[in-house]
Amino acid sequence: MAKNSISNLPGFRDLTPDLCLFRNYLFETWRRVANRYGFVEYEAPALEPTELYLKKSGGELSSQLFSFEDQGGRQVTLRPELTASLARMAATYQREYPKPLKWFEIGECYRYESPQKGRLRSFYQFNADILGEAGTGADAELISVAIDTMRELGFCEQDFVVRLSDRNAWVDFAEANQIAPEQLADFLSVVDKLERDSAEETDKKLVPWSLTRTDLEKFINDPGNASEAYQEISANLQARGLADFIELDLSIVRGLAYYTGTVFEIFDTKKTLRAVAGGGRYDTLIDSLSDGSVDLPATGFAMGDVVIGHLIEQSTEPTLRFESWKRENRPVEIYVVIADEANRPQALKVVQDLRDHGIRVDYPLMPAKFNKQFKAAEACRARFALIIGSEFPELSLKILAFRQEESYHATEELPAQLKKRLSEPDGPLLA
RNA sequence: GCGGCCGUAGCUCAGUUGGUAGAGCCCCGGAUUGUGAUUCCGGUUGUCGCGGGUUCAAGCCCCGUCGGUCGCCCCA
Repeated sequence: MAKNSISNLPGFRDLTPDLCLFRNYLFETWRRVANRYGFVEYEAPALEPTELYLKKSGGELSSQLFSFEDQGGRQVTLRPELTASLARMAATYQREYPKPLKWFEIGECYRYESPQKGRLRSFYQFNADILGEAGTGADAELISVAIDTMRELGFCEQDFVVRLSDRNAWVDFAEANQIAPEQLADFLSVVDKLERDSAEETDKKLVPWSLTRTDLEKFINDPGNASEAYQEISANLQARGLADFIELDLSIVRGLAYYTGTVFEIFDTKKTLRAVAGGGRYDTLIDSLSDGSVDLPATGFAMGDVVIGHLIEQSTEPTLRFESWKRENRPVEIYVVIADEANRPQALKVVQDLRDHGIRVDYPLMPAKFNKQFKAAEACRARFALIIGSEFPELSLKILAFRQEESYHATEELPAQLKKRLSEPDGPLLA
């Protein structure tokens, strides 16, 4: 704001402690769900050779890369996504691991785009992929991870929907309508924009193939056009009790070229935001990025932190979940109040003992007035205040939320006693 | 790359027909030398985004520019 101060770059966020806490909550949830499904975490470099991203994607995307030349004259790029690096790593190291690989990564990505709601220039992505399994069991497993991630965050059937589709259905459609294979990408981009374009616009684009919007809509609205893969995935999710979360939607084809079969996107039911997550099968990407040396079928999905952040913010249950997580992970469990400065050495010893036992403890670094110390305890959202004063070794533990005090003694047992106390509820529930 | 809206204190904003700046919150201190949610008192903070123009006089009017935001394009 001030003229001479340097501010953050557009689309880059300063994560103050509050925001960082939310990020950590997301990361922890993503990681927990992935681990629950037997996925292992890996990490690729954030900076990659530029050609990794130019090899497979079109010219349009290269203008949205954060690219530069390093001091050694190499053309390098900050990763705009995680999949290309995964494919590179998989091609390099896959022989060391039994198949299928179930790998996930959480990393920051960078795209030079104009920032707007739900889209920034730097953001975090949760990416889960299954490599080396071509069957629909892998796709179903992956979609299940996506659904459970949403459930774990506090969302239910009423809140979101997985719109599931299969590009192969459109391959069949193209064949039946004499669309040449080399025109498929162009045709799919018309399908992709169906929802956003006007009827006239779509009809105009379809003229080369002698089709109309109505033809496409008819195809999309006929459940009979669902592919065999869709049926299998649907049955798989049905068996898990998760079928209610998915919905056949052939209008979903996803933007880019590398998808080869099943594709899906997660939306909030009211569709107030852009897609929360998306993914699909990309059976030829690794082969193509490794110049044919490694051929691994693959399926994966990604969820960014920005859109899901908005969705959590505007949803009741997910917000409550986050609040409850914050209570369980409060930064300070016990604030030590030094009532009498003469006892500061004893207090420091208690503080250290508690910390040695893994209890999160804070205390006034310098002499401070008594009520000031309680305000500090309140400010750091401590659960208990341990008062150390002239009656030492007698101590008083104040349960801050209930304004009640309990008596303790500074013995070797104290840390264990307080640890136990921390595992118990604050106090008696009022009838 | 294109368009709508907005730029005044760290944050949210007010500022009359033009007369050289205000509130609330936050932060710090005190009332309160052994008890934190309320209350009261005091304190810090601005080239009014930047540049030019009109005027005796511009936060206010005009032009330009930069930044933010929302949308279009795009969305790995």
